[in-house]
Amino acid sequence: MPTHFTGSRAEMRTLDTFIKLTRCTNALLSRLAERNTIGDLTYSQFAVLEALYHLGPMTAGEVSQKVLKSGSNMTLVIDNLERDGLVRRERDAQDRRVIRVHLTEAGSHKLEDVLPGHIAALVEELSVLSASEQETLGALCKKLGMRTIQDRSKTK
Amino acid sequence: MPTHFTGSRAEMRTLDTFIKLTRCTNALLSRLAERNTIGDLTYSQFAVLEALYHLGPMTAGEVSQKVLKSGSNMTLVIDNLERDGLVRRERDAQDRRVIRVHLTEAGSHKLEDVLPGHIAALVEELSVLSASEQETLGALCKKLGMRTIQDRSKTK
DNA sequence: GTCAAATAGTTCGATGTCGAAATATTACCC
DNA sequence: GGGTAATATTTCGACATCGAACTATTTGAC
Repeated sequence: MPTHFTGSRAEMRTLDTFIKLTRCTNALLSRLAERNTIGDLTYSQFAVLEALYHLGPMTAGEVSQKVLKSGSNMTLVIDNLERDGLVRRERDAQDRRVIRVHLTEAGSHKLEDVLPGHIAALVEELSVLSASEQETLGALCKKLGMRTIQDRSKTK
Repeated sequence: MPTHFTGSRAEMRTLDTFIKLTRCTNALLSRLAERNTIGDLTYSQFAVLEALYHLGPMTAGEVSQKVLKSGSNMTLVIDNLERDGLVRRERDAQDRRVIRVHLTEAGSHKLEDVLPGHIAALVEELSVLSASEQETLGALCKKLGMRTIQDRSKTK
């Protein structure tokens, strides 16, 4: 996009890398969306169901941490999942501030219905990269994603 | 998220790569958001202003293609930019279906205010990767992301 | 020339997303 | 034990995002 930007060599390289990274991620996600690999679920709903499926019942706050979204957002996503009968809320008896979110039978079945196809689609989409390319990409993304405030490593 | 998923070696590797890619992108974007590098603009608004700044006035449809968002979405983003006096719509005299979007003076100044800081922040964030690592990451992302375009042009 | 198809943009309804404020409950301190 | 701080969740307002339906305009076929 900033094809007409002019800057230092480092700036140009950084922008180029950033654009490719964000476009790649967007393209991959929209390709998966087009394939309709998760049925009538939204990606957010899928992420919540998957977390509950693999990790078991959790509080609303734990779900929001697992899927890296805000608490207020989780309220809505869980509302919609509950409306559709895929999860249920249960108030904790000991600490009545806490809501524990459970998968229903329908929720389990729904996830089991779509998960294999979703993974197959992912494998297919990423098959343009060889195994070692995937590992390299993963390692670089991890390095870039892990960066924290105190990471003052001035590598060039 | 699917930390407890068990599958074939290829499936595990694919999922691992996918998770790292999406988390890396999310982390990078939210770190930039935290830094407040684009002032009171939203990222969508920034993208539209940047496209207009570097490429000149465009129709609403062209803007939506440049920033890879839907037309209906562009209507809202441009509405808000127009409300804030950063762009203006001009109806084409020849073809009255067409709306051309122009940066205003205020819009240009706004972008010039935030762009250098935004680029500096990007350069700093990506500095955890060496120049050659950035190029490798860019190349892998391009390879993975390009597939969508090829597929679309084939199908369409 | 007229009417149907194509095109550009907007409107609408649903969902997602955030941060700030509100609510409810529990924990803590003296 | 009563008041305040901390914690968990929801509510609210704003913006983003999509696809489908709609409006206005132009183009094309006959």
